[in-house]
Parts: sequence; C-alpha cells; structure tokens
Amino acid sequence: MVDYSNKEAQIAVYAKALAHPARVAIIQLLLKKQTCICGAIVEELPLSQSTVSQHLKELKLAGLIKGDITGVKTCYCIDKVEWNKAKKLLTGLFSMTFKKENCC
Amino acid sequence: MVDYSNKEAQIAVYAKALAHPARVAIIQLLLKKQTCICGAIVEELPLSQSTVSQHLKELKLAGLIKGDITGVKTCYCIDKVEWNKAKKLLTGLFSMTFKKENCC
DNA sequence: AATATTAATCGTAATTTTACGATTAATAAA
DNA sequence: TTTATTAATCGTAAAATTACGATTAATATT
Repeated sequence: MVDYSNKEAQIAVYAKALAHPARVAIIQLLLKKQTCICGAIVEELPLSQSTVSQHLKELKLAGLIKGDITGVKTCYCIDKVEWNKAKKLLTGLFSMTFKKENCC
Repeated sequence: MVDYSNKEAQIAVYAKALAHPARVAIIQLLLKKQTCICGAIVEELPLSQSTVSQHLKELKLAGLIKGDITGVKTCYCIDKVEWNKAKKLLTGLFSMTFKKENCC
C-alpha cells in the first residue's frame, strides 16, 4: 500500500502550483523579463489585481517565488533554491525509464 | 497582455494532472512496476475503487495514460507520445535560464 | 496634513475537485 | 444459467479553487 511519500506529495505541490496557465505565465515572466513588480505582472495578465495577487500567493505558498516589499511596491522573484528542488523532482519523474513494455 | 499561449495552457494541463499525490503515485507505478491492471493500482493506493477510477480518468483526460480493456479487467499504461510531450514542455520550463538577477 | 498609489486581504459567488458508497454493465467462472 | 469479479459511472457531500469588486494598510506625493 502506497502511503504517499514526501517526494510524491512534494511533486504534487509543485505541479499544483503550475496547474493554472496564469501561474505558468507568471513564472515565465519572472524567468524571462525584467519584470518583477507586482503591478507589472498584473498588467500582463488578463485578470484583476486581486486575482493575480491570489495566484502570486499560491506560488509563494508552494515556495516557488518570494516577494520583497520596498515602499509601496512589491517585487517578486523566483526562489532559486526551491525552483531547483522542483526542477529536480519533476525532471526526475520525467526521466524515469520505462521498466515494463507497454501492454496497451 | 498575455493571452495564455497554447503552450502555457498545455503545461498547466499536464501539471494539473500531476497535482495530486495519488496521480503521481499512479504514474510512478505505471513507470516502475509490472502493474497495470486497475485493480492492482487500487490495492496500492489508500483510496476507494471509485476514487482511484476517477483519478485514472483524469490522467486519461490529460492524455498521460491510456486504458486497454481485456475481458473484465482494464490495463493502464503511460501514453509514451503524450508523456514525452509533457516531458518536453515541463523540462523546457525548468531549463529556462534566468534572464535577470534576482532582486529579492 | 491631505491625497494618491500600490498591493494585500475580505467577502462572496460560481465552479471544480476530491472522496465515498451504491449501482451498473460486462465478462468470467461455477 | 446463475453467480462472481472487475471497473466504470452515478449521486452526493464537503472542501478547495477561481474570480471579482470593495476595503484596508502602508508608503509616497502634493
């Protein structure tokens, strides 16, 4: 009987964080662009400020990003350490070799 | 303004499929073990038959697995083509280079 | 000091997810 | 033919997700 290992649960946590196109878009913005101010992210997305804020919160909860408040603005960045953990786990899953022949 | 690209949406679809520990466990079973009969998967998981069936359905809906009914039993397998698409998209996301210095 | 800006949070509604037991449909075994 | 086995589906309840506008708290600007 599988009692979900920490590993499986953690994979699910990271996957869940990426399970919405808005959050994928946010991550890509933070990776690609100079953008990091919350307001700039809001402008890029077809969603209200409060909704984007919620998605940012979820990404932060999963650990993938962190926010840095300076004055009235907040700068969001990828948490590199956590991002690399996610990379390792997800990449690990996808690089598993097939141990059995497909029967279907 | 980001209008979610097909790519981002598809990443989200695959991530969502892996966003529950039970589904991660199922995928790992199908990758690692000889197991593929539905009943065997049910036995491995701490969930009822109907719930596991639902998770299998979701994985199938996302395209990651396919089921083959033979007689009274159903054999589930990873859909290798789709799995490789997911691998490519997710691995691609994680292998993106940081274009900007972290500001936080 | 009064006003503006920024982003988090609150309240809320609609939808989706998760889980279960019960039922059903299909095949296999007796 | 009757009974058993397997797995999908139905019905349903509880919880979580998603989205929005309104409000709030904090800092900046005037």
